[in-house]
Amino acid sequence: MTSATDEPIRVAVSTVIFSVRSRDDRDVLMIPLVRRTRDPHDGMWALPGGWLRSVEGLDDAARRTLAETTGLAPNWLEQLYSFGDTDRSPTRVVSVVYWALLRSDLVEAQRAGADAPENVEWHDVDALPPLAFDHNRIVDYAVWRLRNKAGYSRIAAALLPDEFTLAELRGVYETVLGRRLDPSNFRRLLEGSEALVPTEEFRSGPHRPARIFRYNADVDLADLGPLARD
Amino acid sequence: MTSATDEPIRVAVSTVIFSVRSRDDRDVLMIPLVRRTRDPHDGMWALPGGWLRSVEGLDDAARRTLAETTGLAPNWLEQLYSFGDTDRSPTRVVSVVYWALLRSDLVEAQRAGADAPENVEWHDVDALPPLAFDHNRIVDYAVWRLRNKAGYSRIAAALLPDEFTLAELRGVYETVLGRRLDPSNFRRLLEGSEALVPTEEFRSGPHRPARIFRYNADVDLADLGPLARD
DNA sequence: CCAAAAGTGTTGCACCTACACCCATGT
DNA sequence: ACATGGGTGTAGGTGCAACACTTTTGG
Repeated sequence: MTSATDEPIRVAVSTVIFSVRSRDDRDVLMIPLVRRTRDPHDGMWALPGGWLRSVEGLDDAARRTLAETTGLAPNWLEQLYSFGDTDRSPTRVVSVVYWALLRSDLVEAQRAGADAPENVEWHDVDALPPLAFDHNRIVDYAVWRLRNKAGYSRIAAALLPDEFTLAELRGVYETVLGRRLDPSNFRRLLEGSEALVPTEEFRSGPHRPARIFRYNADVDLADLGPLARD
Repeated sequence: MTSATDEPIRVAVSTVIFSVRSRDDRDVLMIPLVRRTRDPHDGMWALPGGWLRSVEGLDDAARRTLAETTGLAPNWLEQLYSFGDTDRSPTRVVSVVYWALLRSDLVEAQRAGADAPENVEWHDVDALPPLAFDHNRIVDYAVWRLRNKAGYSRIAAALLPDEFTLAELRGVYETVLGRRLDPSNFRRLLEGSEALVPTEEFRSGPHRPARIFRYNADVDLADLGPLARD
């Protein structure tokens, strides 16, 4: 209960924001990184983030710093963990880290518009460069959480546009989880799940047209039944 | 990336530490609370905690402040969440909150020894008074996490002494989860789980003696199969 | 007609639940 | 002997995985 008045402790907020993007003819899970323009770690890639202001809450700070550094607004945002080892930065910084999801159709739009600076670049989470501070470790943990949570919830929904086919949704799950899913079992699982609403529209291609679905806005994507075990 | 220099932001660390204790002839889940001796909320009960020092990590701070305020050393400690709403305290405080488990046989020992102050009192988590700050909300969340995690891991282990019978372990789970478990199914589940090692000792009573088990120190209590669904 | 993806049906396994039943001890 | 909890056996249900099969389009 005694106040320590030695070196000041600063609070930063960073965000690992995922999206699924096409890369070399296949979909991969990617995150935007910001190239640092000052020490420490000048020139290295780092997570988007910034200092917490005294007038804003943690969630607000995550959204603000994400917008300021990358021009992006997440479709899903959740606190991940707080990192506070004394040696993670030359000065004492506690980072409250968030993880987020961005609909794939909004990546380009948001990137094109606004004041998205040139020192932002999307990176494949499975092929990251060495990052500033302990950000590699942070990303690893965020990926683990995303994969984990994808298994027992429907958050992957937040990675797709409003309308989508079951194959598209399955593709997202396959990209996130990193393995193939059985189309018929996937269908049954999600059709009985209340989270999806079938429309009367169909998407054409060189094959039988696929029914288009929407999300059921009344259902919380966070906690639904399991999708597939392991 | 701009440093905000308005009101200073302070970082506190608090811990919700659970133990199972006998109360009115039955076991209940309890946590120690500390009576505040200064404003804000002078006289109200609050979670044990204190200010983060610039020379210590978050985990260390949780252990230190827990020891300083209650004299307790947890058998399990895990970060819960960081709370940082602007209105949760008259001054701006970000609280990194931990949740912890304490073996039931160490509660009295630790309470008796050391310098455990008189303004610490154990409270039934299902009958808490109004707490200082947003601590009621924090405890609710910690209880939810504990119950949740107890369902798919073996952390309840950390609430018992080294040696115990299956009935005692089942009792802990029943207290934590708040419902009865089938003795035979519970036995099968845990006997096949690698986490328990049978000894050749038995505990007597007015019935058939029960075999005493130990934990398998090689197994991480955090991630094991499900115990019982919902 | 063929390829390709949409969509349906069925079977088997793994696991969990419920409950019947036997075992070993103290009183 | 008997009450009490320790411990075993077993049948039923649920849910998912695997995979065979039918349907509907474009070329």
